[in-house]
Amino acid sequence: MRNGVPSERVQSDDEPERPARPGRRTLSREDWARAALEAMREGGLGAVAVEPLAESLGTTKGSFYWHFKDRDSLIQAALERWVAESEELMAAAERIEDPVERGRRLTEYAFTAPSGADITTTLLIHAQHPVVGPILEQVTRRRLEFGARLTEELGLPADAAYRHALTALTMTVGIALIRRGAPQLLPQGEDKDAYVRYILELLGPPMT
Amino acid sequence: MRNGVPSERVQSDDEPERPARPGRRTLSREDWARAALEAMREGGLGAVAVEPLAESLGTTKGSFYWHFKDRDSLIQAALERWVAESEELMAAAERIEDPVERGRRLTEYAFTAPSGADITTTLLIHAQHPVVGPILEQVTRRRLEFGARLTEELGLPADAAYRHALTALTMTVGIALIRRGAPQLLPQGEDKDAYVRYILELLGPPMT
DNA sequence: GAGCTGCCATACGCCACCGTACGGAACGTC
DNA sequence: GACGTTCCGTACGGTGGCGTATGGCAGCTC
Repeated sequence: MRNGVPSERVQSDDEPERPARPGRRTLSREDWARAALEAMREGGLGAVAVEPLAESLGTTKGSFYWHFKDRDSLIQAALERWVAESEELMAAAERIEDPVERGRRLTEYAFTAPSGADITTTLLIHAQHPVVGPILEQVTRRRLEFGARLTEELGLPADAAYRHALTALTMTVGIALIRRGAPQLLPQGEDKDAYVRYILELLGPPMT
Repeated sequence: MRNGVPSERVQSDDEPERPARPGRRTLSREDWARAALEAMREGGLGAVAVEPLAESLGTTKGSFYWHFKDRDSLIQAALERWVAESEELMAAAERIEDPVERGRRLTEYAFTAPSGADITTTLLIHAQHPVVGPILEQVTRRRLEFGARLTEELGLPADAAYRHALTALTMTVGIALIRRGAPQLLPQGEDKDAYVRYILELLGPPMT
């Protein structure tokens, strides 16, 4: 029965997770969400387009509109995956005992991770989008609180800790944007290592 | 005589500059470029669209394609205005004698100027565009060299000065992006002043 | 093996925008 | 007052994307 309003079939959790076998016959909602998130990493929100995605998945719009109500709900699903990833990252960081080492590792990761590893920058660009905006704010708030809490463990008062976390976020976002748009301007090779050390020193042991 | 290839009528400099009188009958190439730059400040590169711009100028595409070959050449013209603005800004900074005061003023401006005052962030987002990329790189290089030179006058060696200038750029870009996308996360009111002072301290007297 | 259901293919209408073709008004020039 | 030039209005075709409508196949069920 084809119901005119596709009612956005919600995937039950006990549905068998389909392995990525190339000869598979049908796609799942998660396949689409994964592909959308991937496209977003590489080409921004504009790359989350139904028809091109369908083509890259070797299927057609018919599949998409079976699993999703519209493009926005695909974006939503992709971002929910991202939220989960973000939570996992923080949980992993939590497992590092020494707060100093923790801060160092986080900073280093932020400035050496492959471009597109985190889409915060991309999302900030499209923060006006009704789906993107709220999720972005939620995630960013949690990260800032997380960062501020880590910094407080280093002995800073709350307001300074928040400023420090905000500065780290700002630098991360700025670097990511420059790396995307004008990587020639950033130090390469040996200079890059020196630059990362410099950043670590700038953000690392906050005295203020 | 309508020449099929409009040959991109180049405006001679002695052409009388048209005042912004509302009852004017014809638009100039500069009117279009101005409007395009303005649209870019507010809505990014995507807002530089011929038909909407025509509407906001109270005219039609007929006018546009008289003055310009295509959309890209409009973007080019708008960005050339921006290059000139950037040069003026640096020249104005040059006129401040005291290098310390100069750095302070520049930093303060970067973090308090109205959102959209500088479109570097917007352009970084669209750096893949064949017209945007080269101009952006040119301007940014000049700014970094300028910043590095100023910092050298404060007594830093060349490599440290470049790192410092790059950090300032990164922070500027990052703050601008966050201000556009999630201004709630940035300190407001009194906290904002404290934050600006904090940034000034972070970037201000470079000791490294 | 008929039917039912889940999933997909295809064709369509719609919209926003780009660029072109061409007609025509306004204005100066002789 | 005819004529040329400058500038604009408008209609058109093309492209790329969204969302809908509808048909159909494959696999299961009985």
